[in-house]
Amino acid sequence: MAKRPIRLADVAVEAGVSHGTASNAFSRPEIVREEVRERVFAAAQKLGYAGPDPRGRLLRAGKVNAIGVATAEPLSYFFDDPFARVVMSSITQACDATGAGISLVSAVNQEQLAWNIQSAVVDGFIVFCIEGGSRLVDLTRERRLPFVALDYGFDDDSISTIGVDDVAGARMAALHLTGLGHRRFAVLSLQLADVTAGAISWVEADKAVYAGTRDRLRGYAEELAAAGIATNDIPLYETDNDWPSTAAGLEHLFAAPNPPTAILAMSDKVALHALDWFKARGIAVPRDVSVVGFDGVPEGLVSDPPLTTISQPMAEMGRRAVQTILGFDGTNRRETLDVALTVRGSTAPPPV
Amino acid sequence: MAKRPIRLADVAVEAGVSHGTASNAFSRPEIVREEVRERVFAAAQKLGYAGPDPRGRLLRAGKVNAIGVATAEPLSYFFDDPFARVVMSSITQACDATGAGISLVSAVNQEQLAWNIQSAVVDGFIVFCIEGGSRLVDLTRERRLPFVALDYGFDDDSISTIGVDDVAGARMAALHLTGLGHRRFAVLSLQLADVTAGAISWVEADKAVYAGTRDRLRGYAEELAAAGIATNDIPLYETDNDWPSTAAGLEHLFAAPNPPTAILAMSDKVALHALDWFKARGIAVPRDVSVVGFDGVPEGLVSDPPLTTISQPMAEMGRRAVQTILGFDGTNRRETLDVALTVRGSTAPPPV
DNA sequence: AGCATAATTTGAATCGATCCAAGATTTGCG
DNA sequence: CGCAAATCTTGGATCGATTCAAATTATGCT
Repeated sequence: MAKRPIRLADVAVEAGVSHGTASNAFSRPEIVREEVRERVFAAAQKLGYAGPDPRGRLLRAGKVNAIGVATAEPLSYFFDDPFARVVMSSITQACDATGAGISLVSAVNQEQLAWNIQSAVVDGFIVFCIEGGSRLVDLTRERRLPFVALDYGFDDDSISTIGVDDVAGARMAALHLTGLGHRRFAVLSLQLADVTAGAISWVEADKAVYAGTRDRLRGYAEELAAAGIATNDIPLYETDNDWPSTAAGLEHLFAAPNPPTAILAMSDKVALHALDWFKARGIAVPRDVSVVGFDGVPEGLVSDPPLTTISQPMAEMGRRAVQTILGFDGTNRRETLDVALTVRGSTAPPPV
Repeated sequence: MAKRPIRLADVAVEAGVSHGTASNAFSRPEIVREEVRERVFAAAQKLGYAGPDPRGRLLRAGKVNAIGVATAEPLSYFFDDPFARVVMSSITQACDATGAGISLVSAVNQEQLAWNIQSAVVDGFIVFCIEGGSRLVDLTRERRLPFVALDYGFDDDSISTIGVDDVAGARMAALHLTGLGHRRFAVLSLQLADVTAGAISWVEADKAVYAGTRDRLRGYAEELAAAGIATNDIPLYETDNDWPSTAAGLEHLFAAPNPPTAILAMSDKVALHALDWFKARGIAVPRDVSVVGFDGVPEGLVSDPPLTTISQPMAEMGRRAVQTILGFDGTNRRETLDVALTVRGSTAPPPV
């Protein structure tokens, strides 16, 4: 009397037809004579059949019609992180348009992550590369499914990627500030490599393992040099993209005799933390010091003051990512999208 | 020379072992002699085998280790709607803790929705009931998997649900306002049934099809009556939970000779729209009129003024939903959680 | 009725793995 | 060296459906 789940075969027997017919009644009802179809449905009803099990179907069918979105962060990252949310929103819109579903796959635990990636039933992956991106990308590559990495921080042209023009973005940020008349800068960097170092030199910067970080630093340096500012005089502080390291960086920078009037922050998160730090210190932004972020997250709209930043085309990135998976043709696409300067309230000419 | 995908069987042949052994090499490596295991891996490598296909495994295994989250809205609802986001965040946290994955399943198109639900490879469903909840619940029920409906608006005890004590919440809102001294109220309701009617009577209200709406209305009525306010004198306006209908409702209410000093809004969304409408009209909140919302979405924290509201325990709802699915024991749970009054800046004593 | 044609139904093969009882090898030890 | 115990390997059964060529039944027409 064990309640073994009902299979299509059971229904077929009950209805007195072959499995082939029973299957057709469900998945191609039009080719089964009405009377028989009714009989099959009645049998299903009587037995409490839940309908064809997708697992069986999937095995036969090939296409899953779902795309996996992976990251090495906790799953809640997708709903808590502003950047992720905006990109996910556009990914889901693109999926809606084509009827594809979404599987969220992630885990902080390495082993669990590997397992989750290996067992995700999807047609392809979109990979959010935060930290540990390379490990995640390797895992995904193993599946030999179409996949695309978003903002992948390494030079690797064996995979599809969608990124932004970091050099150009950084130049825009610097140009905006030099245009306003600033001459004393400081850079709040993201990580150059796996370990965070605090205050660093431009020589190290140029050798950064993470390509995104390196390119942004290069952009800043180039543009500042073009404005006749000696790059080596510009203090550089590497943060962990969080509050403690940002605060530590600012302590360090503003302890110096001639503090900067302009901060180039390499992420909005760092920039927003900087705004908080300045407010706590009674330093007025943008009167005393200007801040430019990088990313363009929605939070920057409602901060006090609203954040001037370099906006990534997040919606476009999501859209293209879905296109890349759904329209995969066997070749790797490497797209570099343009960023734009968004001027809001955190920048102004330097104090006189 | 067609590039047929490599199967485990191919690898077994190449390595000169049985498929049983090849399978073990991957899924229970410890029981295979090292030398043989290496041979199998080498063969896999050589053939470009992507690892055991999860579809095959799934069919055999039973458990999927993923839970489906369904709604009849577009997929992007999960990332755009504040209520959904908070609940999803806690759902994902609970999933992370147990290593379960998440599949987002949805579609506005009815047919597509049905198909997506039928073919989702999951162990159970959490259903977000917005509108058309009953259709969605029926579809889900068909799968005969564990599932739980969030804020399901109907009386139906054949399924598991997680909801809040709407009557108590509404009473709290009303009590807060009567305690402040208000005597002239108006209610901005959500839908009573499938069609929206605009201004309605309390007699109709008591017969609302949507149980959530009905209970909140009852709560308001009870508490107001307890304060000696004649319920029938209180204007009631049914909105669509959007801007146009909210604005229309307020036009209507404030065109009356003796406009209310307190608005009971049945959702934060409506309440927030009301705040906008008052601002546009130059009516000061809370000086001229007080507003109490219902839901407790994060937006209410940053509105101007911050919204006084009845907070639903969104995180708790998410957590319990996951528990209900993962620990399903064959019985339906019907949980009603408590709500709490959150006093912020949109309420004050009435003008003298 | 007789026959060609169209509409249905059948049943075996297949999708890609895992599991397990039984058989084959190794190892340990007197 | 021989035998029991321990360790590996094997191959068939199974998970739950879909598919398709072949067989069967129905329909149309003279």
